[in-house]
Amino acid sequence: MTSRPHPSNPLALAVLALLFERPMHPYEMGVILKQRHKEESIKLRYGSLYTVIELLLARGFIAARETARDGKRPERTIYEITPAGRDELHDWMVDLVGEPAKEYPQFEAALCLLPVLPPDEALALLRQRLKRIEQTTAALAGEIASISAQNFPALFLVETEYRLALLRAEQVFVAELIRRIESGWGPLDLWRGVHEDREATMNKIYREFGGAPMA
Amino acid sequence: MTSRPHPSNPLALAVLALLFERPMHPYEMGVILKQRHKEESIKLRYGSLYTVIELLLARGFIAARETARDGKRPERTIYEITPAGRDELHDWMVDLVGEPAKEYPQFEAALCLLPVLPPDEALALLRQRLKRIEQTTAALAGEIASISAQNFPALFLVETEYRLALLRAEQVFVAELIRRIESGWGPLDLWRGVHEDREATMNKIYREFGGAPMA
DNA sequence: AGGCGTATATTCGTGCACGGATATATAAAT
DNA sequence: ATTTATATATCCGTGCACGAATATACGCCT
Repeated sequence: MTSRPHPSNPLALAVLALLFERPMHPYEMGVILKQRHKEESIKLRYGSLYTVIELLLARGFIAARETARDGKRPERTIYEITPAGRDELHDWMVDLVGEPAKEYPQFEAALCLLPVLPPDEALALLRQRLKRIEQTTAALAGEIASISAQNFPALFLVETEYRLALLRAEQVFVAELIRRIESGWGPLDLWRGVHEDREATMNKIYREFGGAPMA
Repeated sequence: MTSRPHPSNPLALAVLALLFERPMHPYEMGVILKQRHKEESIKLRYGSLYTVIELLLARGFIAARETARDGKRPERTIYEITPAGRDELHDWMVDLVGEPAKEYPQFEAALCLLPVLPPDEALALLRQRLKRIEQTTAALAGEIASISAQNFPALFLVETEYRLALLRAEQVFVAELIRRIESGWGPLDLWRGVHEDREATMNKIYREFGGAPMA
């Protein structure tokens, strides 16, 4: 049942969804994604857009319907979704909604290596991050409120609410982390030790706990 | 002050951090990343590892120290970090910790296009997702508890706590979303309308609200 | 002694992502 | 009337990500 893997670029999913609505040409897809603010949730690069359309074409998920020319502007090719494309759109959505995908946020990577920064510097940077996050959450919450006030259907805002929920969780986490570091978390003497003799300290830590304290 | 952009692959950051500890060869870096469970937070592909080392070498952030051969096994090149590399490691960490980076989680993309699924199906899938998340959060929380119980220093677990915090936020969000849909959220008749006449309904929604209800 | 799974260690080819170039049309500004 | 900026529309080259291939060594079972 599980066929070939889906295209790797989520922009391809957006293309399928738009062509599911009606046939259109690539540039128009870009414009609509922007108008509807889907750009915030699905990375849009015009270069990738055309690459992705080539890929969907090769896989038989979309087809060129007509090639129009308006005066001397570049040709526009109008695409439409195929039955196979409709299936792919559906299966892909099922996978994405039904199963959490393993992802690698950059901040998680940074936290992973946090000991390479001296504790005082880390603290200052975390405070800065917290400020930015607070600004962003406030702005996002404001936008959501003002749009809801206009009776815009919530169904078309879920992704923004999701983003806000995650951002707030990060805000709480960072605030808590700051608080903990301020009260000697780490523990701090060990953290400082890493900076006095990095290799020895790291060895000690991971040797003492068998190298793999997980599981 | 802000020099050339950092390498795009966070694995390069991990390489710098490891070589900051002591010189070593690529394969060993992979092994250590696995032992320390950093693999969960920083995507490790051996193919990418060698690519990334090539890149760091070209940028002058690391240098080949010696090339050893053990019997007839393939040659191993041992690398060390350069002063420029130490600077890069530091600057990169400053950027990552200090400023939230715009990212594009797949689930957010899916939520963006949620209307393409009929409400009943979406509901079933969200319930399935919730179950998976509950399992994962329970497992993660257990691991953290057992490791802390062994007195393993919290400093080397932050990234896991962060992951857990975000996962829990998603769990709450999904649970809430399910509850809302169950009680007619969407609104449901509009959502069903999208499936009876997709184009007309979409046009109506975005025309009524000026196409851009944000901001 | 022979076979087989696993660990060691790296290279290569393919395919995708994206910045930037290209070219024309239209609206605004001077 | 002429420059300037912005919108329309697509293409291409470079560089990066990763799966798969390669090759040797070692421990274990029979």
